[in-house]
Amino acid sequence: MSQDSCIICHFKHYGELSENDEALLAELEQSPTEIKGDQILWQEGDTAHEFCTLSKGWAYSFRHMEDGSRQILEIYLPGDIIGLREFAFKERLTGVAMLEDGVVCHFPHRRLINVFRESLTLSTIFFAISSHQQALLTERLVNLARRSARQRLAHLIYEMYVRLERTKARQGNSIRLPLSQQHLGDALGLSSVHVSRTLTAFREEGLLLRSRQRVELPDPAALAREAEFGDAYLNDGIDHFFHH
Amino acid sequence: MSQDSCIICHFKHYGELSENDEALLAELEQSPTEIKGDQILWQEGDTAHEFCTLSKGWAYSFRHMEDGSRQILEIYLPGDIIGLREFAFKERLTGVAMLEDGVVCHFPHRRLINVFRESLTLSTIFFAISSHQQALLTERLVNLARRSARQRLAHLIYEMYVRLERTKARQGNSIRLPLSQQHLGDALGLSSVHVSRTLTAFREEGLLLRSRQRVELPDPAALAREAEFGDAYLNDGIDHFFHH
DNA sequence: CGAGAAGTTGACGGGTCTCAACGAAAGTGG
DNA sequence: CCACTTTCGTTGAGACCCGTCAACTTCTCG
Repeated sequence: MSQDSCIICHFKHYGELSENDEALLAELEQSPTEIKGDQILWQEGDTAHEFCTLSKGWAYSFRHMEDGSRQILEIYLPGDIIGLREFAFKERLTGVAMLEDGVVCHFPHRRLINVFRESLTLSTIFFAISSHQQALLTERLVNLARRSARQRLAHLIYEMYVRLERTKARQGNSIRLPLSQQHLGDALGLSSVHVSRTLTAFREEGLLLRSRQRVELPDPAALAREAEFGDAYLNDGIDHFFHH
Repeated sequence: MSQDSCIICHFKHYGELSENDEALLAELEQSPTEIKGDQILWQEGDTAHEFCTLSKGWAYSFRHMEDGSRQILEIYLPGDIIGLREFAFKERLTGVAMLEDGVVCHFPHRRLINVFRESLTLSTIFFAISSHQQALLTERLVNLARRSARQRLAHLIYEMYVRLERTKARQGNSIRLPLSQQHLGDALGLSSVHVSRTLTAFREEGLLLRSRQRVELPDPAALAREAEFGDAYLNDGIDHFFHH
């Protein structure tokens, strides 16, 4: 394999992989499927028997509410695994849709069990990834429950800024953010109107500059302060398991 | 083993356990520790190298905010595993405290890896439990982001009502709920004052009766409707893995 | 019985929502 | 390349839900 895929790269972040491990992982990425932006991978209530790896493009999971509004739960970047939540369930608990054109690979739940049988290292990393996703959710929950609109917005943007740094998809202090203000509102529990107001306020204060699909952070540290951002939940480290 | 512990009972819910599996699980419950109500198991920032099984009493995880307020993230019942979230981290991301006197058993992260090595069934179930906890968090997030104070409160109470049914800790339409209104507010992102008002409203409408540590649901279905409660996230089922 | 915690109630203020109209940008077909 | 359409973003006015503060009452437990 000349070039590591997003997933293998993601896993290597947690620890050393043997030849066999890499082969097992590669098996999970056998059937890459091109998928258009705005397309839906699955809906709430669909039967759940497979995971997805996202190799290209952004995606998000969501939930429709009875009043017609929508809550966005997580935003997935290339390299992420989608659908871990439903491993213990027969049905999807949330829908998942693309934010732009991309590529995904499906693999059935049973294949994961096969991985459990074959590789202790991969079992551990899968568990770590699941626990990491839980940490992301936790932080999002705190953000929604306890912070003002300004802080929520600042927090989400800054989180993306940090996550994109990890995947080397950042240029200077500017990131690509393929989310409409409606998306932002749906993710933050705010109306798109208020997102607009808050963004203009940030622009006037020089905290954030937005143009088309890009966001520039003139002073990232100031934005982090505004958000009361604590980055512990992004600083994982399980490598100590593999070093003694 | 004459009497199954909470944990073994919890695991059996997901699938058949071999003799060896039960023995492995029992190993995780070697050192039961009595612990007083209001006592803190750990604080945010403490080093994380072990899980906890809760065998008796209720507990909760929380996060202190800069403004002095507090967010409660999850409520743990006997049989739950605490600290899964931090498997991939060096530090605790949230504090954990008891709601009443109880008993917990600590076991180090490395012991889990040992379980991964020894039992495919247990690996699968551990992963399922982690994914189940993620589902609980997801639902809580939706609740906080999108619902009114009335719905949030109704939702939390009804969730407890259902979870307690599973653990057979329910008497008729009445449950024990060892949470103060302050606790409820901290869990729901509401002020304790507003929790009080909402509870009185529910009482006047005959939706909910609260006395000391008990809550009675005269009409559970009505409460579920008020909460727009969808129970999919509590109806797990991975047993199909073990049946073919 | 006394003290402290927990819960209740009222008045007031503020952050965010809704509705609505308008403007800007982006995609579409001729 | 232009008119058209549609989505997306901006701005204002008014309303509402819930937070804060504060006083008071009720429980709980030593």
